[in-house]
Amino acid sequence: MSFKKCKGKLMKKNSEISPCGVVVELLVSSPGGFDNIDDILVEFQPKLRASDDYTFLLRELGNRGDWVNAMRCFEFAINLEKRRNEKGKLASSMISTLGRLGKADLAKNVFDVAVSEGYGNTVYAYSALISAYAKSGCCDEAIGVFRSMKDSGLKPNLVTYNALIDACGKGGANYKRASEIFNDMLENGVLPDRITYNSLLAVCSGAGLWEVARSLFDEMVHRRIDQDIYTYNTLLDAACNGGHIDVAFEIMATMAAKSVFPNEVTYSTMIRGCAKSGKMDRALNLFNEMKLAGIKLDRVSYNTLLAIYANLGRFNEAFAVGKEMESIGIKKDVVTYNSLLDGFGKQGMYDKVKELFVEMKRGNLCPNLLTYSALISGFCKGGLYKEATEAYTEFKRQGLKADVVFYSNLIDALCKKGLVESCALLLDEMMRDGIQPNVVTYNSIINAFGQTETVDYAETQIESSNSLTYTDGKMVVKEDDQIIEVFKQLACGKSGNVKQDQRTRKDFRCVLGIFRKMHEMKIKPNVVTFSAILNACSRCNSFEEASLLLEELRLFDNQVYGVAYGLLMGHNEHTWSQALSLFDEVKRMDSSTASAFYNALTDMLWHFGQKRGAQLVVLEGKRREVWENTWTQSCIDLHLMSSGAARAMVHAWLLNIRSTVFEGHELPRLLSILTGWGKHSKVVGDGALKRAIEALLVSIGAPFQVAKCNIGRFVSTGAVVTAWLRESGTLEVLVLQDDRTLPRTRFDLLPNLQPLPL
DNA sequence: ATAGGGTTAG
Repeated sequence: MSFKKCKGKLMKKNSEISPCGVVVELLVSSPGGFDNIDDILVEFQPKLRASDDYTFLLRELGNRGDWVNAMRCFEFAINLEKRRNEKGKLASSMISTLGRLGKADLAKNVFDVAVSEGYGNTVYAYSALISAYAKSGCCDEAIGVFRSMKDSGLKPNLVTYNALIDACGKGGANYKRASEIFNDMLENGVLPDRITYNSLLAVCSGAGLWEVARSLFDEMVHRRIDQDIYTYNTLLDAACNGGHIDVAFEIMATMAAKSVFPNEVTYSTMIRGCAKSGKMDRALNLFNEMKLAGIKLDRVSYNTLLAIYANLGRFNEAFAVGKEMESIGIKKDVVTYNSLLDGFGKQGMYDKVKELFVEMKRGNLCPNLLTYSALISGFCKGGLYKEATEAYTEFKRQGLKADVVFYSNLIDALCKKGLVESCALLLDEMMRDGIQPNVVTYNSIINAFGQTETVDYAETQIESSNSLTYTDGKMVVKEDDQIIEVFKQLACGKSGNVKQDQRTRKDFRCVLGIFRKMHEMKIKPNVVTFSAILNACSRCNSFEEASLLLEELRLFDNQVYGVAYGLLMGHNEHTWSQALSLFDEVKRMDSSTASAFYNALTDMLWHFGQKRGAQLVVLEGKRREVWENTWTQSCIDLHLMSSGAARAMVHAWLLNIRSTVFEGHELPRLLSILTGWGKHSKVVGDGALKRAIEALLVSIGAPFQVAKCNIGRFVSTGAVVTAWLRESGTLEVLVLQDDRTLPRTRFDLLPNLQPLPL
């Protein structure tokens, strides 16, 4: 009999346990694997005849993650089997088992041997290898296999195409490639099915192509291809990734009517979507909903929830989730610890970070790239360069290799400390290491300009003597490792010995060098790049410096430049209509990207005295709901705004309630201005925004006071504010003016103007 | 052959 038919159940036949049952029982009773699988195989060899039996065994071993014994079993069976196509079946099965376990290299070895021995040249073997590469995110390799398959005269089938499209979605999704494969498939008369579309949807989700995903979904309906839970979950993921959380909720609500019921994957996708767009209450509501619907939380759901709390710094709740998870028998894993390490690191609780790292290792969990990345960038943020060096050295010792995210994260951490020069060094190092920086890497550095945090260098120096001894005495430091060099220098406080203005000038040159590199490397800038440039402008002390940056903006994107420059010089109708179409584009981004752009643009305008222009931008942002519920008659919420945007907004709000007063209406009894706790300040709890607003209120004589119970809130009564608004001088201080104005005609020439003439 | 979790810029 064949194993295939008993599907892992113990079966008795003629009061004797079948071969299937025996081996399955052996598998079950040796969860740690076998030392003597060869003996068992020899013993059972007479009973295991068909290659189907061995295939079943391979799959069972694969399900247990035991690829070592699976390989032995495969070798054993392949030597026994004489028929070529049976050998071929075994090979395909082995390749797919290895592929599922992420062992693409081993799969390739098996494949190569099978081909050279003359039994591997089958569609199944090729498809299995493509799928193995897909799982490991090796799209190029998968396509290479596909080509050689065609070259050797084999015809790809539906499974081959589906696996190949799947490969395009992993490791930097590439929709262009996927659609080329899709077309190739159609041309070769292979009809796409549900899985083809599901895989295409996954590519869209990974590539951030929400509109395309939606039209593919419609196409599916049109072609009468059923949608299953994979389809919906992938579609929801695409919507969430595109920042369309409301649309995602709408789609989720339609699922039940199609008899596709949300499962734990649906919920964790949605929860992550909510969390990503800052809607924590909705995220937590979904967890309750999930429990009410009787859907059990699994490992991923728990880790998702825990990560949300850890990221918010709500550690008691994070630990409670961890406890609950362990109480139902799911042990904390590397993902759990990475979230915790990252959360504590972000809050500057480094003792806790160290403690957790020890605990993690005690639990026999193996730290990975992300673990070390969280540790190292966390320590850097706190100026703990000795610890950062230690963690980095250990990381190297484990044989782990840095990637672009690792470097970007580290560069960002150093940039936030104002160490722009060190970052430029690391940028060179990563390129020498064969890692290509991406737009995120560059944006971090641009954004760093002028953000020089005040670092106490004296203190750093004292500490450095210890760390140097430590570094020299105890560690094996590779001479040419730039990261260690940078940490060493930082620990010595070398970069802090230059004077502030000298350093700013150096930083400025570094940033200009970054732009040059971006052009050389053909890195496409994005909205964040534009926001970063505008923010850098706001930190320039002179118009001349800012004009150099704006020139870079012009080279990147003439439209954004036209708007920024036009508003800076005193806008007119032409600039404004350009601005409106730019705002239309920005509105398509997710909400935090959009608000960051408005914040940056307004800050820049305010900084250079174009206050009326700043206010126009802010009011347009309000109209388009860039910031959530900005104002009512009684309350204005500024906590998502930059200081320039917030100040422009306060003027607009006061003017608004002033007209209420002059129309003869009464103001609410209590008026509040919320500044939050300084979301835009670098130090938690340091209310840069609050201070800016306080200064503004004082300067215009607005009668507001800090609330007793909330230091982030200014309050006043309707009566007091009414009296002040009625004073003769009030209107004048409220109405904003631009320092520069341009004639309101002939402005179609504007975009062709040269950079700021000053 | 298909779905969700931990990392980067604002």
